Amino acid sequence: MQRVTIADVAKLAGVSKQTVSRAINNKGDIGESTKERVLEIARNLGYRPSRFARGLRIGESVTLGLLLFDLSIPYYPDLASQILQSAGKQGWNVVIGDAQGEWRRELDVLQVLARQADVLIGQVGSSDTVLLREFPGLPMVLLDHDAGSSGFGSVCIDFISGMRQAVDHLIKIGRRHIGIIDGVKWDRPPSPRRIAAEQRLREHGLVTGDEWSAAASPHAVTSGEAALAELLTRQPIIDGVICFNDQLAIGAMRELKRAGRNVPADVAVVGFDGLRVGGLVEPALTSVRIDNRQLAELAVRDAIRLLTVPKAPQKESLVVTPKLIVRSSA
Amino acid sequence: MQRVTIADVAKLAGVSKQTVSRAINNKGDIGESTKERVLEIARNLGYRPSRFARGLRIGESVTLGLLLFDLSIPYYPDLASQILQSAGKQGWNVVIGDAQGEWRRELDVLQVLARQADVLIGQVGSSDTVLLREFPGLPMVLLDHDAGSSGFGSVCIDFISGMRQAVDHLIKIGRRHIGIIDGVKWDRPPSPRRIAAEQRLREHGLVTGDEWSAAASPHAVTSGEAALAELLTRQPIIDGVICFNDQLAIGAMRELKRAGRNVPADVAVVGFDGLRVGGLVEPALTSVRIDNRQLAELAVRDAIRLLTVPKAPQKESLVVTPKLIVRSSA
DNA sequence: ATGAAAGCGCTAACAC
DNA sequence: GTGTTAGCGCTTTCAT
Repeated sequence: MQRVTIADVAKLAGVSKQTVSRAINNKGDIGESTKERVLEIARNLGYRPSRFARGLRIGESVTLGLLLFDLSIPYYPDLASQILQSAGKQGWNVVIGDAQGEWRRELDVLQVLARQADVLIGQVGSSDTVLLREFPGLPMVLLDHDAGSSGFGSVCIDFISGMRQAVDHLIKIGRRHIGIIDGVKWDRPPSPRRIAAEQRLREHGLVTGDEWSAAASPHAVTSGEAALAELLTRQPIIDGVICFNDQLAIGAMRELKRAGRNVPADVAVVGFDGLRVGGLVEPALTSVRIDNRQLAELAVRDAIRLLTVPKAPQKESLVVTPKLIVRSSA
Repeated sequence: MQRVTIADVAKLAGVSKQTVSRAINNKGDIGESTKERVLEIARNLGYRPSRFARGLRIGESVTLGLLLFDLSIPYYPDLASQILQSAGKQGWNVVIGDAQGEWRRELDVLQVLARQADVLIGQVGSSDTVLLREFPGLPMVLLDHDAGSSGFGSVCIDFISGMRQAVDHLIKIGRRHIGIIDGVKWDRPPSPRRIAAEQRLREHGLVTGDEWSAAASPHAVTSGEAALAELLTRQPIIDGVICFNDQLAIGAMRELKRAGRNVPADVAVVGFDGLRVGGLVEPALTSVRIDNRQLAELAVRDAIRLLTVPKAPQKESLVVTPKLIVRSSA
């Protein structure tokens, strides 16, 4: 790819490489006419400076690798946007890797990012054992990862608090028969979100368990619809639903309406994430909003720490506390 | 940032740089025990190979710079996702620059990207004159840009066809009083979308012009609401609205409902872009869908051309034809 | 199995 | 204003 070098331009222009460099970079100490001529020749040759050589020389510039599960899923663009912004404030470049919605692609994508970036941030599915083995020494900030921080940076989301707010809201508007639609990654284990919600429900003396919940693939509205249908069959009495995220919540609302239930009068729905799209559906979706701006700030700050203090000293884990936004209730 | 080098590791391990290199890169011709020891030391030192030095040596690897106007606007994530995918197929890395919704940031962002990338793709607001001056020799593929291709790559969207489909649909379902909500960048000029729509409306013998259109800031639902209110005041008889994009269309629908009009029975709304969110609102939004997958494929292919044939030979402009998707009508 | 030397393309420092 | 020298950190010969 990188064929024509500064030397080629210099030779053709009959000047030294240094002069070409000056022309290209708009430095001083160069005659206007020489500059023009050199630039002209460079243009003709299709010369582009090698960013590697330049980077090697200059030596500055941090590149952040951002791993996303799927940019086409509504949650990630906002996260990415905020990370881009926070990283930009540091003058960092950002390379993005997208697993395109398939966890099995994750390691490949990480492999690519690892070669390009100085530090990584991402919502990573792999265990820290795997990460440690595959990417020894690579500074990484894990978002919402259950790993005991083994030298990794980490920012977590306080699901306990988030779900407490969700449950309390439903209780407050008089709901007593509350179902859960959980989003599950590889099928089996209940998510931390579900666990947190159930815990709070029990604190209110309500019944929880498999009879009151349905599992769904987390990123499809349709699977939210299916999950709600399932829930409705098992517990027709239901008057409130807490969902793993907004996608599923929107699906649940759709299915409820299709089933002739009034939302939120008959059945109130609460989502999680606080996506903007929740404000556009009918009725507007109440949700527990994750502050991605704050998440991004913390993640980047932690990335800075990893870069600054390679021998990670230890740290208290960073936590983002989501906040309920009531867009429509009762 | 890049402090500890291969030489440091070598010295501390009492071996040569090459041996370290072999260990790091899992090459053969190295004793198992040496390898372990070297890796251990590298880990302790927090050594990370310089991607610049490596890149300079290896010399492969293409990096694509993607300029986005605003990743937090619903249109761009899908575009970005598709570009990421197309670029990934070529084994390219992608750095993303985001202007965060401000055109005036564009040049700065481009400046950053230009130093990182071998070729750029983006929906660029600046004129080709400016681009040529600021980034001489940088291969760029402009999306939906009105520039006479001055050596730039380019992929356009066929608004004529798209708006023909939109207008014809409204006509077909019996609408004869059709307004336009236009999205405008810096205020003044009617967008190509509006022009295309008006042209087709006139071909159907309908009245067009400023009396039948309202301008809105393109990326805010609320400005769609305001624009519709304005339209409704001027033309209460209105029974169809064509919008610059889906955001504005969703705003228009909201305002129509608020004004007591039935959508689509009283007033039918057509959007542009074909965002997925259009399928979630009530009623589902009929829209002219841009195939971002195809757009991305063409853009990347054109980027390849620019990289392969530096002296751009000439080209027919690449065009994506959007397609009407009727999600709810009459 | 390991080391020495060369050089990728560029720019900072210093001559001239 | 322009050229020369040196070297960024790495990998690729080629010796040993």
